[in-house]
Amino acid sequence: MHIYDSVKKTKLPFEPIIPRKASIYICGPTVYDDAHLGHARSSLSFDLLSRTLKLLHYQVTMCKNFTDIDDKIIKKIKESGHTLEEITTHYIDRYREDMRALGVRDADIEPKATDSLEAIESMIQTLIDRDIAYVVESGDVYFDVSKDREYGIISKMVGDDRDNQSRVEHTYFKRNPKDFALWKHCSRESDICFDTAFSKGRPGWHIECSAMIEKHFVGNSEYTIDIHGGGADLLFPHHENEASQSRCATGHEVAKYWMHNGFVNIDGEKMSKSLGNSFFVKDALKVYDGEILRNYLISIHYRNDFNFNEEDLLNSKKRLDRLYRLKKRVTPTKASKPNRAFYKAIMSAMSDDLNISVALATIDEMISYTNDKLDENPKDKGLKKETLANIEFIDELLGIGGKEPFAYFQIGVDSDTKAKIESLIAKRDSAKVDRDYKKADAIREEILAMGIAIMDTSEGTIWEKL
RNA sequence: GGCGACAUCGCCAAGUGGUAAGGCCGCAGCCUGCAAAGCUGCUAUCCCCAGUUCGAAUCUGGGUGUCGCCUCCA
Repeated sequence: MHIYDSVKKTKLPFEPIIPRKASIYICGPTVYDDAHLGHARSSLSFDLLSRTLKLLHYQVTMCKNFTDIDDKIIKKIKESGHTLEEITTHYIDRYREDMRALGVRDADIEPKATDSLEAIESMIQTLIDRDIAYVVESGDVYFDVSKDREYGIISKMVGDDRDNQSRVEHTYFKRNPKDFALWKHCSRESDICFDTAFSKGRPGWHIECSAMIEKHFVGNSEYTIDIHGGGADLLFPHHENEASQSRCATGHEVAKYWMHNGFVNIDGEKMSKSLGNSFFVKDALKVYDGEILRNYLISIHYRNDFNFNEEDLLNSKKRLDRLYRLKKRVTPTKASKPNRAFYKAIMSAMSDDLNISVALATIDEMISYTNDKLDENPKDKGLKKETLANIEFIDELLGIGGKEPFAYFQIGVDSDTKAKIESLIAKRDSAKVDRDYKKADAIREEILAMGIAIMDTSEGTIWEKL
C-alpha cells in the first residue's frame, strides 16, 4: 500500500506503527446542521481507504469525532430554544443516517468532545504547566506558538506576522498574533460551560482532536496514530495547531501520515456556508439513490477537487448500470471465487493511493469481456459463478453493485406501476406473437412514456426505469 | 502579500522518462420484426516557449490560465 502524504507532499509506502494494524483518525463534522456533500466526500474517501486496508489484511481502527461544542452550536441553541444535547444528538443521528445511505461504514470509535472533557482539560493543563500555554485575565487559555520550534511544518504556513493580508485575529492580550485559543471562558453563567482549574468555559476547536487521539490511541515513542485525515481546508490552521499541541504535550508527533481529501464544488463554485450554496446529502438523496450518489462521489480520485453536476452524475450512473446489467445476466447463481487477475489488478490500483480510475477501468474491462463471453456461450456456469464473485468483491471493496439487480433497475417504481408495466408487456408479447408489430410498438411507446425502457432478451422481455 | 494545487479527446478522467487506460457522447457494423441491451471497429500527442535526454504528457526553467488555503468550514 502506498499513500500520498499531504505534509511531505509525496507518495510513501504505508508502514504502520504496529505491523498489520492501521490506526486512523478522521476529523468529523461539527454537528449543528445536516451533512453536506463535502462531508459525504470526506467520509467516502476514508471509507475507501479503510475498506482497501481491510482487504489488504490490515486490522483497521477508524476513529471519527463529532465536534459537539462550538460557537455555531451555541448560536443554534439561542435560535432554536433547544438544548445542546437535543441539537447535537439530532444532527449526529442525521449524519449517521445520511452516511449509511451512502454506504459509509460506521467508524469503530466515534468520540464526542463533550465526552472527552477530562482528556482536554488534562492536555491543556500539561501545556500550561510547561508554559507553552498561558491563561489570560478573562480566563481564556492560549497556545504560545513561539514555544514550538516546529510550528509550521504541517502546512508550511509560518509566514510573516507583519503580513498585512493575514486575517488572524490580533488582540492585545495574546503574546503572538498566531497564538490560538485552547479554552474559551464563558462570559455568562447561562452559556454552555464546564468547570476546570483554569476557568469556566469550553474547549477550542483544535484541542479536541489532539485530546481525543491521545485518549483513544496508544502508539509508540514517535507517533500516536498512523494516519490522520480530513478535508483539504483543515490543513491550516486546524491540523497545524493540532499537531503542535500534541507535539508539545506528548513529546512526539501525533500522526505518521496525513491525508487530505479534495473539495466539492457545485457547478464550478466552491461550496461553502458563506457562499450559501451548500448542498445537503439529504436533498440529494431525495432525487438519487444512495448507491448512485456514492458511485458518483467515489469516481474521482479523493485528492482532486470534485465538481458536482447533474450531467456527470448521470454519466456515472450509466457506468453503474452496466455493472448491474451484467449482474442480471449472471443471476441467479452461486458465487465462486473472484478471478485472480481481476482481483490483483483492482487491489493493485487501490493500493496505489486509492487509484479509483484504474480500478473502475478494470471493472469496465471485466464487464465487456464477460458480456462478450456470455454472448458466445450464455450458459457458461463457471463464468457466471466467477463473475458474481467478482461483483461481490467489488461491493466489498467499493460499496457498489451489492443490490439485487432487478431491484436496482426498479428503484422508485411502486407496485401498482409495476403491475401495469407487466400487463402491458404481456399484451405486447401477444401482439408480437400475432406479428402485429404496429400494436407492439405502440405499447412500447406507451411504456416508454411512463419512463420505462424495455428490452427483448432470449429470457423474455425485461424492463428498466430510466 | 505569503503558501500550495492543477492545466491530457466534445464532456468526465487515468497515465511521473520509452512513443496516450476507461466511461459518456458521436460515427460504422453485427445482433434484433424494429428498437433497447450487448459485442466489434473508428475518433486526442497531452496550455505555450525554451532546455535536459537516444527518447518527455511525464524532468528543469520561463510564461499564460484556472482553483484552493492564509476567517468558520470536509
